[in-house]
Amino acid sequence: MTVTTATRPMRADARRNRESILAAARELFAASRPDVQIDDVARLAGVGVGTVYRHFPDKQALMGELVRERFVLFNERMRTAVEEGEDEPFESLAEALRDNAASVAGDAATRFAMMSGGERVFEYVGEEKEEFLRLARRLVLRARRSGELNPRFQAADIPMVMCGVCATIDKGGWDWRRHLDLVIEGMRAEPSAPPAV
Amino acid sequence: MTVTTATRPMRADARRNRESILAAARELFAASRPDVQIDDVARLAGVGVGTVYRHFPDKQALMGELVRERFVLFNERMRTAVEEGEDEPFESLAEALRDNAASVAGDAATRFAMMSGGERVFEYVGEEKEEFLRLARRLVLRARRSGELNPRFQAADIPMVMCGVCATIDKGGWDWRRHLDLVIEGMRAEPSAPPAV
DNA sequence: TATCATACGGAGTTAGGATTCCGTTTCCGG
DNA sequence: CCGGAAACGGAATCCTAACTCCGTATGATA
Repeated sequence: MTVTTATRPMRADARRNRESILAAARELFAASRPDVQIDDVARLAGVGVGTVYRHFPDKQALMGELVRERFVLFNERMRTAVEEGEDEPFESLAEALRDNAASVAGDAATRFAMMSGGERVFEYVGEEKEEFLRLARRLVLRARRSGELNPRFQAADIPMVMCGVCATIDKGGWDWRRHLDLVIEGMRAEPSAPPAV
Repeated sequence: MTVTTATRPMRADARRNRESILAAARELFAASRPDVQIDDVARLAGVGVGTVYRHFPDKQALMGELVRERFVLFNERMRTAVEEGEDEPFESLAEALRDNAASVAGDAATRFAMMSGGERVFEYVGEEKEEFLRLARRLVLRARRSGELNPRFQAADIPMVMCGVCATIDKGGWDWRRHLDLVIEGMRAEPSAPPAV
């Protein structure tokens, strides 16, 4: 149960600064590796380091929030797939994966968290991560029933695969779409099992 | 062309120490993440830090040597596959990949180099890396000719895939063999193309 | 075994960054 | 328009490693 700290209002400037900080962090993490420095975030956000620390206890927390926001996007995409992919179960799953990978391609913070980032970062994403897995399970189940998905593939494999693709993106110089396509090919049911349409 | 610095002899104790250092580094990197410290390596090797730096200009160089040695093992395995897998082209390639992945599972230094590690580390592996790609090309070509390999799969995809699996291993908590199997499944030729045996 | 080029040890230096501290400034309710 | 709680700014502090330096020890050669 995530504590929904019922902090009342929040001064206007504070709210504004919090947003600036997140925006700056997003921008810096978008291109660079996770070695973005708090001082840079502060500068770009137009605030002092102290202010960053007022809003986020430490760097991990800041990254955590970025990751959480990313997961919100993931989940929106997954939900769309659930709602609109009834007639193409496998393809809708695959497309959701492709889109999410593309989305993470511009977000080093999330990539880092997904790979080497300690569990710490994910502490701030608990709820969204759960929801993600829930949606993943639905998509996987449906695709499996359609007979197009390799029955051994599990919803929990999705984060693992995403982690792998993240590494590829991070390293740069490779065509990660190729990597993802390969994996998606591997997810397909073997021809032996005729689709039970 | 790697410079084969024709340094003559090398004092006996020096040679011995160099080995101790490498052994210690291997041991420490085997379990831990790449945050192993030079001081720890020195202590375990029973030498002073200065000695480590006498043998390796910097940390990258030390890791580089570890990676190089790992690649030598990779190559031995690949060579075996080339020599003994004539009748099972696809399987021999797949098995070589599995074995190499297992081998890298106990070597954080190489994992690191393969993923986030800067190019620096690979500077020391030039020759072995070339050889690796050469062997990979042979295996891929042969498997492709047999019709069992997806014709779109290229030898250069192997490092990419390995990188992905490394990330999975590194993150821990996942069954990377599963990941690799998935990828290998994706490498298989689609049923449409009947094996041209 | 004397000589000295090689090697060694490890305290000390340096540098990059995260995090803290506290005097000052800015909101907001009354 | 006031008082004080809530926020700010950013210089200073602390830490964590990598790496350097130089006096000492040791293997190899004549």
